[in-house]
Amino acid sequence: MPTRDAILDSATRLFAARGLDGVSIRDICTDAGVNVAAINYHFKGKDRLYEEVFERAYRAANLEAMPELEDAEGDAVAALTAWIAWYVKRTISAGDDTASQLLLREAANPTTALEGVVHATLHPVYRALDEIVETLLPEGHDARTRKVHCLSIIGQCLVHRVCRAMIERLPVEPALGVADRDFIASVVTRNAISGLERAAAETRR
Amino acid sequence: MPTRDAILDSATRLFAARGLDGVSIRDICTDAGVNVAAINYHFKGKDRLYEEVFERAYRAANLEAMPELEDAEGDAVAALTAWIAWYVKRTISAGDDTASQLLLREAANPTTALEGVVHATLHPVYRALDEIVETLLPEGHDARTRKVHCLSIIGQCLVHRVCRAMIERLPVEPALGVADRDFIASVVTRNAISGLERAAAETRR
DNA sequence: AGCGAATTCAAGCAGCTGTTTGATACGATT
DNA sequence: AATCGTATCAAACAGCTGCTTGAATTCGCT
Repeated sequence: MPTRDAILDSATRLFAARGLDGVSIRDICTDAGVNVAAINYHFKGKDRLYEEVFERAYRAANLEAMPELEDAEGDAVAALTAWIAWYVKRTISAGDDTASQLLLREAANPTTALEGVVHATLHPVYRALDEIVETLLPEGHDARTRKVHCLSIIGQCLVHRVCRAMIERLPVEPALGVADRDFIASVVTRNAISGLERAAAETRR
Repeated sequence: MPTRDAILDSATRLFAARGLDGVSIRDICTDAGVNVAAINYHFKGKDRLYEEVFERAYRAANLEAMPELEDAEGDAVAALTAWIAWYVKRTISAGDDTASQLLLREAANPTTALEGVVHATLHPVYRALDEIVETLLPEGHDARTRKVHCLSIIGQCLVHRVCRAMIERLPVEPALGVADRDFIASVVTRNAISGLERAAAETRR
């Protein structure tokens, strides 16, 4: 279905760049070189098209699989290092940025499509981190502690993408880019591990 | 000017809830109980109204001043603790959330109003953190290290607000709320301080 | 009370929105 | 070659968009 795919491609690019309300179906159809009625024929309306665009974009972005988390049993520190490196890499992306851009829009303006993506795509990623963090905390720690630590790690990675618009406008040198991904990952890893170690020490006491 | 203020109040609430494109000037005027022409009379159009709403909302939200950063000279750790506690408190707010909601929309969809708010409001907040972090890092550290550490701290706080839509949909207990602000601040502080100490130790070596 | 400026108002503008329609073209199966 | 379901098309639909107009009203001032 060349028409259907052309619509999906154009819609993905335009929705990511200008948002659901910022793009008309005529914009999409002109860009895709198809008739306006095609959207209501192949999909069932603009909203349904957006849902499919969002889910498809995020599923595609997650095809680059997570590092095998079985490592966590052997060396949890190595597993955490690998997870953070992977997450920073996927967050501070050099090329295709549409998936994270769409997700950022969902953060500010959640639609019905968000629920499905969270369960299908975001939750497994979180779970992988959660299991690693669990082994790094002492036994008997409470769930709240673990959750805050997981979100702290995620936050340190995401801030570079989520706050990009603000950071770019901040007169602070140097500008951080894809070349700094390894460095950022190392700092986040060090913050996370030293923080977890100290949390473990305080709990034990 | 009761009409002008009524428009600003309604517009602030509606723009925060549904975004610039999600609200029509008729929505605002109906809510404010004024004529549609009032917006173009008192402001010069919808876009100009939005700019004023955004700048005003963020200026108002920052009236609760930052903790005095002069403390940084004496006890940098205490200053950092105070800064993080303040920032977490302002990020995970119990009541009025319009300012951060508007800023989150700007992150996903920057407008011309963002530049001004970053310089007038966000930059001073960043600078205060930056100066504290500077004293906690060894002399001669490079600017990139300091920037990443600052953003890591900010990210750990912001994630709870920015990713709220996703976190709420994540089947992970317990749900974190305003009651957990102190705990979150303590974890972030511990992560930050232990990470900075370790970074300092590695640089010295 | 009377004047002039500031403000409010109902009505209407052209342009865009998502969606529908009925006709037309296509492409495989009989 | 006739048939049928699929796909594409131009045209039009009603409703909403931001904004303007010109008249009516209100207000502060002398």
